Amino acid sequence: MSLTRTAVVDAAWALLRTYGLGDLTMRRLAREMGVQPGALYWHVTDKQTLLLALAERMLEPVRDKDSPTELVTALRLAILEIRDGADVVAVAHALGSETLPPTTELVSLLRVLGLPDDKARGGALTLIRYTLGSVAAQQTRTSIAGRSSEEQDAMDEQDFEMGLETILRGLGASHVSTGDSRTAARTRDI
Amino acid sequence: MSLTRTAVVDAAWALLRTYGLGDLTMRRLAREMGVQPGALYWHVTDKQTLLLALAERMLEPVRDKDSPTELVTALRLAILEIRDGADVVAVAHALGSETLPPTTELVSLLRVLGLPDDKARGGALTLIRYTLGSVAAQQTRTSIAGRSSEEQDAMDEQDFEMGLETILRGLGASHVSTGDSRTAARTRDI
DNA sequence: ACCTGAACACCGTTCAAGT
DNA sequence: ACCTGAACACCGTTCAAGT
Repeated sequence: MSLTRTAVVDAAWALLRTYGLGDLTMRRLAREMGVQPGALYWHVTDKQTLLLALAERMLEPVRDKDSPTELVTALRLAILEIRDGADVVAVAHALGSETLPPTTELVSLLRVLGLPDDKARGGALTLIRYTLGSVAAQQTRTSIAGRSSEEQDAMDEQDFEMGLETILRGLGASHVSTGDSRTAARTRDI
Repeated sequence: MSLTRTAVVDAAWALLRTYGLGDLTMRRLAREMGVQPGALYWHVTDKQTLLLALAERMLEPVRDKDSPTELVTALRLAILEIRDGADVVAVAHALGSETLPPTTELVSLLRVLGLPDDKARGGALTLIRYTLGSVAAQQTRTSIAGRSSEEQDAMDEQDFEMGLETILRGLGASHVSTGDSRTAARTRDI
């Protein structure tokens, strides 16, 4: 039976999950599929396109969220779950779509909460960039250490959530004219 | 005259500034210095160590700032000035020091402004990660387009500053119990 | 001490030629 | 249409041997 584009992407996906980006080479992938390296190029344009497909698969579950917090948290976990996930996203969207998939949805969610259009756009950018920066930091650190420790993961999560709350508070405070306590309560809802 | 470690780093620095990370290979570097590839390894442990040295050189001017805003802005510009600067920082601190050099100084600056220790630490992390995420996003985008447009650069800077203010506002509002106007004024000082 | 020569074990990509 | 064989132009790193 002949190769398929989906079969190639699937094998690449498996390779990425199991061994990480460093071992995801076209030659290795070909070997894994029992085929010559050149054969892959009949089904896939080049490596970067392949990585883009992997990034899309990675971010696919980040959808239909009800709040910015949920969306950003889901984004973080989706990338964090995959070895070198942040790198894949970086490389992929160096070639792919201007903005990351969940960006526009995040803008909508912020607008629903009452933010004016430009603030919502800026806020979404801030949140996405913060999230990517956080995941990148965490993954590069766990890649120097062999395996990630439970306590470090918990620490990272706590730091992330704290930063997330800070940003949401910053966004909320700019348009909701309330006292401190009310602002804090509202932030939790965001 | 014999090669020096500094000479190697200087040449690598020049190569990075001129052609970017993609053209900074050990072999290319050796060719540029009129020497065999193996010769480099007498003066430098490996490529990653070399990149670490470049990252340090890059971040060296980010020092002795008087406010978080100044420090973070300086950090952004220092990385942005160098082609693939964000990648270099990422690769470098994948091996190097746990936290980026200016992190501890940023913590101090936040403490001076009255933030308690843990909030200062968390705030510094948030700011650094946001900054790295922003620069990474901008640089990967300008690397797909051949050259960066003046207007996009201005746009990016504006977006960045807006996000920065959002984060600082979020940090400030958590400990200063004031009304909106006073908070906004204080934020500007941060 | 410092460097050359030469190798080892790889890369991504292309492309004539086969089926 | 789909794949092989084989090449092209590279990598980072090591290490005996030379000076």
